[in-house]
Amino acid sequence: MTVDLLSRQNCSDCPIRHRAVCARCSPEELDQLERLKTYKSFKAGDPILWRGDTLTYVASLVEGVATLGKTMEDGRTQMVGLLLPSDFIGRPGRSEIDFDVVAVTDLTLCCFQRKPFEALIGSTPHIAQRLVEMALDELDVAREWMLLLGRKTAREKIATFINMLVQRQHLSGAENDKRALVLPLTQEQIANYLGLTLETVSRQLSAMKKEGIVQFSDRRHFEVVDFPALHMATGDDSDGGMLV
Amino acid sequence: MTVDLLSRQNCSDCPIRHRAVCARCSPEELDQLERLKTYKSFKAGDPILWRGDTLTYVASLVEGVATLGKTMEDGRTQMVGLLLPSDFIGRPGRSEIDFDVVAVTDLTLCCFQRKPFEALIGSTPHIAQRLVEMALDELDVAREWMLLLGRKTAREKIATFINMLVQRQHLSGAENDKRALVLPLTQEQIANYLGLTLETVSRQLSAMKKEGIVQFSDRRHFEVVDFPALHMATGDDSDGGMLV
DNA sequence: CGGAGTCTTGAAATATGTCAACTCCCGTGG
DNA sequence: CCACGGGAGTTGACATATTTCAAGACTCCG
Repeated sequence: MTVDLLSRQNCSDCPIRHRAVCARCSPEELDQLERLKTYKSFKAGDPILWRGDTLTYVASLVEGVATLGKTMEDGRTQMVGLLLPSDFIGRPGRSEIDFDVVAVTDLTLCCFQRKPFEALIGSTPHIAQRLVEMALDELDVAREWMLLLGRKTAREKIATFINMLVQRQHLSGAENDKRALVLPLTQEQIANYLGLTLETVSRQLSAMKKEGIVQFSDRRHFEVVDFPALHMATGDDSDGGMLV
Repeated sequence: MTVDLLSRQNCSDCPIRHRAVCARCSPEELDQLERLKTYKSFKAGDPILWRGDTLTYVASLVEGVATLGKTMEDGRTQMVGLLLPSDFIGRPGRSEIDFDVVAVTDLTLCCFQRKPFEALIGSTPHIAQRLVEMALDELDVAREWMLLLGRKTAREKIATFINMLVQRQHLSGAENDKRALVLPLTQEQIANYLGLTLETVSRQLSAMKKEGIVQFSDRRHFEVVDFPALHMATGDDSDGGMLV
């Protein structure tokens, strides 16, 4: 982990300004946060927090990708969350963390010491509200994932995963071609996210390439060629989500 | 659904007084809630809310058991939550619900019209705090369940489920013999909770009876005979949780 | 007493996991 | 610059846990 003193930037230029925990802050509130914040960088593969760690700071993910994961004693692991830019680490009123947080790409955090941050929450309803809202969104996502893990087939899981990537990357206002998408995880990581083995992930992805649903330019970059087929494959909607 | 005007009871006598959303309320705050509340009863099998419904009221579960479930278009269903007494229905700032809520036993709700309740939250930090705390607990539970659904074997799932029942029933201060436990769900419902088929649930339960881990007096009542073996079977802990 | 819902048990089918070998990259260090 | 090495991905053959299909037994309630 590196404390990156140089790139200290102004909140108003921040790429996640309008989506992160500070989304609804007024300029004055932003000033207060600005005084508290520190940037930290991690390299791909670095552990950020271990299960059971005491949270000395909380943070917004500014850039990069991280995962939340749980591991059983015999090594089986299940990811329980995927953090993309603007996502938050740390919970109101919680000092401990119940899963591992790992950087999967190089990444930058916008960190706040937990104690002063919590003090600030008391006086800044905009932050408190946003924090609750974000936690509830996570709960919805977790429950949707429970349906996926418990009931979907391998193919449906992969399709749902890709669909989720599409939606989250569009949402975050990817400026470039709508179709150019990043696959931030290795197939092993995808497997851990979907409750599969890496071989099954490979086979299903190969099948979807062969069927012309998705197309890869290289290992980490792809586009969706056939959206109706993709949506159909998620199992979410029998008619493939077509409105017409 | 029946509005049960007769059993309107005093909050101070309420069986879930110290665990529900009102747990930390002062006597004055309780008065305000008392004026707002209405009891409603549902019969086993009654739907309480459908996915997509607008929440016109929020509620605490006083008595009985309910499930939160999601169903796919082809009928596959996955439970995403189990509501026991003191659990809450409805979320701060959310007007819609994204899963079905169904009574699995006869049950009683302590209901509040959503709008006045939300107004009350603004002026009653004790309720707001408790609500957030309960939502975060649900998030933790959901993530623990993701590990179960994605990575555990059928036997581990069953053992974990029973273990969860034990803990939640003890927690709620079951006055009677610590070992007398209620199984509030049919095997089909358990299957939907664990991402299994009802046949698999039956087979695994039979096996655990045969092994002398649990013992049933009738369909709905059992006790755990061999706690170490049960805990061992959950897969959570290689040493069976023995402290010695 | 009947009947429906619940549970049990067996046999067969299958999706996914396991094991293993091989290829393809890509970055590193000589 | 090339060779090397290791991580990542692919693919096949085989194993197996769980599902599926099916039949029957139990039990509770009207």
